[in-house]
Amino acid sequence: MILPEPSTKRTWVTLLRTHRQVLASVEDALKSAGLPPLAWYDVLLELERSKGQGIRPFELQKKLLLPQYGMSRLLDRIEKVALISRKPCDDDGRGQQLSITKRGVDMRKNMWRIYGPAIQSAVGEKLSLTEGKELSELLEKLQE
Amino acid sequence: MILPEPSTKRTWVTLLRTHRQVLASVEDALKSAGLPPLAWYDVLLELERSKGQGIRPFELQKKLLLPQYGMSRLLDRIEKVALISRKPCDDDGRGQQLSITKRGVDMRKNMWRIYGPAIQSAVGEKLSLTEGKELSELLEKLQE
DNA sequence: AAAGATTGAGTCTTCAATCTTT
DNA sequence: AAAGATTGAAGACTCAATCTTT
Repeated sequence: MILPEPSTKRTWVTLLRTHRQVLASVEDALKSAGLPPLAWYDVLLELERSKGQGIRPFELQKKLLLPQYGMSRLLDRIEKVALISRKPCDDDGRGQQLSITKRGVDMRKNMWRIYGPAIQSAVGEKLSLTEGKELSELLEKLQE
Repeated sequence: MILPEPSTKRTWVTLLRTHRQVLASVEDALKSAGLPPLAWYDVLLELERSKGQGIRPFELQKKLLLPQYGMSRLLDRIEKVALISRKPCDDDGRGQQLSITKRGVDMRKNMWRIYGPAIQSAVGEKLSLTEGKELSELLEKLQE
């Protein structure tokens, strides 16, 4: 049985705690402003980026690392308030083409007004990125 | 409005993705082995560490960054299968003293047999911690 | 009133099964 | 059969209100 070294354990524990704390502060900021949760932002942003092409649910799943049923229900909620729309796919009868509505674009912008500064205060202000390696670079190693 | 710099955004996005991916692989390992989720491990470990003293729910909440009601319901589930026990507090009628049972100790050990190697393969093997700064050190800055 | 803890109701997530199209 | 997507039922989380003790 291969156990983790102390430094690995420390990294893991800190990853969990940091994520929990930072995410909570960002989600709180959105909630306090009466805005939807972060997951909605991710969806809206991806749809905005793929404007024209018409992205499909299974592509979003892969990008956002969500299970199929999770994406299905997330889209349900976002569609219900008319921030996105679902149309049947032309070339594939199983699928849908997702698109963002005008209201969706506005919502994403409104969210960013809160979201952006929240990231800045929870992450940006805490880091002196110039000295030495970048944190994001190190974190990316965990994705390989 | 103070927006985040590109490097801050990259760090944030990578923190989210890395956490999601690594946590999923560890939780999957536990589930595949028919073991309880990670949150249970944290509770069992803290109770084991505080053995003798008798820790209280509100202390656990602070350590594990959970809301009060979240802790209450988590303890309900763990108690239901007799891995911990709750007794009324001697000196404070509002509170409880938590303790881990023999079964709880066994369970924590069993979980570690899966959990430990899972951390090692998801984190330990991906990092070359010797070169330059440690990742956990950088992540800790986000908690200040 | 504040601190510690719980709870009903509503929302979200998860599991497993399902359905349709490829 | 595999891929894309959905759904009922069960479990977990959240909000707000509650209860007891300090």
